[in-house]
Amino acid sequence: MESGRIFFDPSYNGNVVFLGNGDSVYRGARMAMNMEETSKRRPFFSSPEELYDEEYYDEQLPEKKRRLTLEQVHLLEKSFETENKLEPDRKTQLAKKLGLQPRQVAVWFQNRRARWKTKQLERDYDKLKSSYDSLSSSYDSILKENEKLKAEVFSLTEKLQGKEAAVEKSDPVLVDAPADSPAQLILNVEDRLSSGSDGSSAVDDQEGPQLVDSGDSYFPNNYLGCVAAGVGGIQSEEDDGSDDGGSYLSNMLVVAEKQEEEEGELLGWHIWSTLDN
DNA sequence: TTGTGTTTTATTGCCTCC
DNA sequence: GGAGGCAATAAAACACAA
Repeated sequence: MESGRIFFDPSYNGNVVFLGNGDSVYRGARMAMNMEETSKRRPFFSSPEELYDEEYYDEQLPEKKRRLTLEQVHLLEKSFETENKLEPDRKTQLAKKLGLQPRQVAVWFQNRRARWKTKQLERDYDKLKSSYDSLSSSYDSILKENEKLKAEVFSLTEKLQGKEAAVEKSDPVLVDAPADSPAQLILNVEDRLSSGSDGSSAVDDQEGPQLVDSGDSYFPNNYLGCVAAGVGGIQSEEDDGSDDGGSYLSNMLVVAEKQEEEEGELLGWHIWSTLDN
């Protein structure tokens, strides 16, 4: 506390008021003048009427910090709910009504705003945290789903490669096909399917006719290239009997089908990029 | 009763606005 | 330059466990 000119102001709750170097007249520190007198302190939560009791102040001064009564706080709270800023008129009226100094009312509002701000920060923090937790958990489940799909693609790819080897062994025509042309492999299979060749073929038995259509190839060249290069397992999804109903891969095929009509060029890329992610 | 943590009241210094 | 708001802080009052 800084030093300054001390005087007694009976209207200020009987406190000693200090005229210091503050920004305004009542911006001073209260001084505890004679601590012995504090033993005669007035009880807390005294009524506003008591606060105006001059006889009381004559005997009890100086005072220490004093809490407001429940009624005073209640009224201040109600006023704060209406408007948390205090215009001069309202401040004066409230002060009169409560038997307080306008400065006390202003200070109460200031402290109340600070408390409100703290609570608000806590609320905001809680909101952000629960939002983060929720996002974090969906992110985790998406990651898991991604891993699962990758594993699925891997196993289907392996199966397809096994079938390719089987077809090569049983069909000499395919042996003559260029080794770097997996698309040719599938086209040959398609031919076999459409010509009604022996139904003992593994492909014929298990591949869904909805994907390897009879007649002209279902797949555009680029798409076939992609499939033969490793994603062809799409067809084999049903091999496992795993019926995820409307599965990710099946849905993709629907998308692919639509896109094929529009621009076959992009199809392969689409499938690849979707699977890769 | 006492030590300790929390809440409330009040002050101080700085800043912005008019 | 005065008035008022805000952040930081002090200090009294209060709550509560040991």
